Amino acid sequence: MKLTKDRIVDAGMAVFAEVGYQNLSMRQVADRLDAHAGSLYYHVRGKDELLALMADRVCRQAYDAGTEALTALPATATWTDRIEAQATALRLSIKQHPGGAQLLAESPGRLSTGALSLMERLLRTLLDAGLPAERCGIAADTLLSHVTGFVLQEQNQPSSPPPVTAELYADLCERFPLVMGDLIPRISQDDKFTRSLRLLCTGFAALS
Amino acid sequence: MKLTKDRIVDAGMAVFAEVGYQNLSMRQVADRLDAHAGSLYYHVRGKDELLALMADRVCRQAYDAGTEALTALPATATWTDRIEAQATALRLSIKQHPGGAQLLAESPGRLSTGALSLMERLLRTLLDAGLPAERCGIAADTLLSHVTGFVLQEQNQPSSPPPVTAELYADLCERFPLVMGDLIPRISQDDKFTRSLRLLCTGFAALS
DNA sequence: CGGCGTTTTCCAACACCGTTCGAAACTTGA
DNA sequence: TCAAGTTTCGAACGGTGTTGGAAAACGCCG
Repeated sequence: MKLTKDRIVDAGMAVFAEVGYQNLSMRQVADRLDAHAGSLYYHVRGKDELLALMADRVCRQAYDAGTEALTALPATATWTDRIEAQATALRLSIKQHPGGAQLLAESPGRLSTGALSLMERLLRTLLDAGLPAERCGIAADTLLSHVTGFVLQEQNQPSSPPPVTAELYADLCERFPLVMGDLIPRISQDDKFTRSLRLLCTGFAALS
Repeated sequence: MKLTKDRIVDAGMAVFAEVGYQNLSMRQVADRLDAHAGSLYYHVRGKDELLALMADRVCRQAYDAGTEALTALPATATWTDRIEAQATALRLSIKQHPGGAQLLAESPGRLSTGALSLMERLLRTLLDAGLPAERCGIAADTLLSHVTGFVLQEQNQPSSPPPVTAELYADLCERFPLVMGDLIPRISQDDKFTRSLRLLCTGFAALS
């Protein structure tokens, strides 16, 4: 079958979902298409462009997931709920691929139409909420970079934390009492995410 | 001269500052030490460990810069000012190296003593400010991931934006009127950063 | 149908990467 | 001085992104 930009991005997304961002290679993408690696370069300028296209697709998926989440919201939902729905949809879309946050982080996001769609809808939500227009830009920007930053640190947490000896543990407790103490609650990442979102939203509202 | 873990990290930081995160290779680090690449592996388990050590060093530099900024603060400074000082010190430290945000983002930050120092001081600042203890953990976490997320998108913005044709520009304005419109003020990244920080801090305060 | 120009694919190669391993070189203690 | 241990070398392996010329497939016109 003929090679196409779209088919290459499709294969790229498939390989991406399987092996993750770090191990994605042109040769694997080509293999999935029964083609040779060099052939990809006729349709794509390089790996960077392929990654950018894939990042755009992730944004598009997140946008679609966001519209679905928004329509499922009851009519009594506040604007905070609407922001929260969009942000969690974006987070889940990124988390579908291992290292997805790195993909979004390393490709310049400003010129992708998918990222622009996300931004546009966020701005509209904030504007409709009655927030002062001159602050909506910063608010939406902060929101987006916060979500990517959050998922980034979420995906990079080692699945199996390295073993700490009792001696080292005691040393850590002494040097970092607040961090090691019970100040940081052992809540789930989901809870932490929604709480940080509410934090942001109340900040937006308080500045009005 | 003899090879050491510290000297290797030093050389890594130097190469890092020159060529950036993407192009940092073991061979270049070895060249700077007049050694061969394989020799590094006697002192370092692999590139991952070297990157982790470098990330820790960046955090340590950011911590030191933060203490300096804090002591320079007048006695009348509010807790928001103290948070702002630490966050901007961290941001500037990361920005000293091209791709520094990626370095911090891709190395699991929880087990680095440098990162723990930053976290600990943030927690203490928030606690001393009188914020409810159970929210300080999330607040500090949000703060850290926000800073890395911000610098990440800041460093990945293409230095020379790709040329947009008039036709494409019109299309973008039609599809994304809010984004393309004057809603997003053309303020500097510095302003955007401090404003987003104030946003977060007012969110922290409002939840008390 | 034959021929031709264009588009697309192959294939081999290049330079670089992280990493490994056995053999050397060096250092240290007896 | 010898032997043991520590550190470095140097070559190699398999992998990567990327390139460019040869070869194939395609569409089109006579």
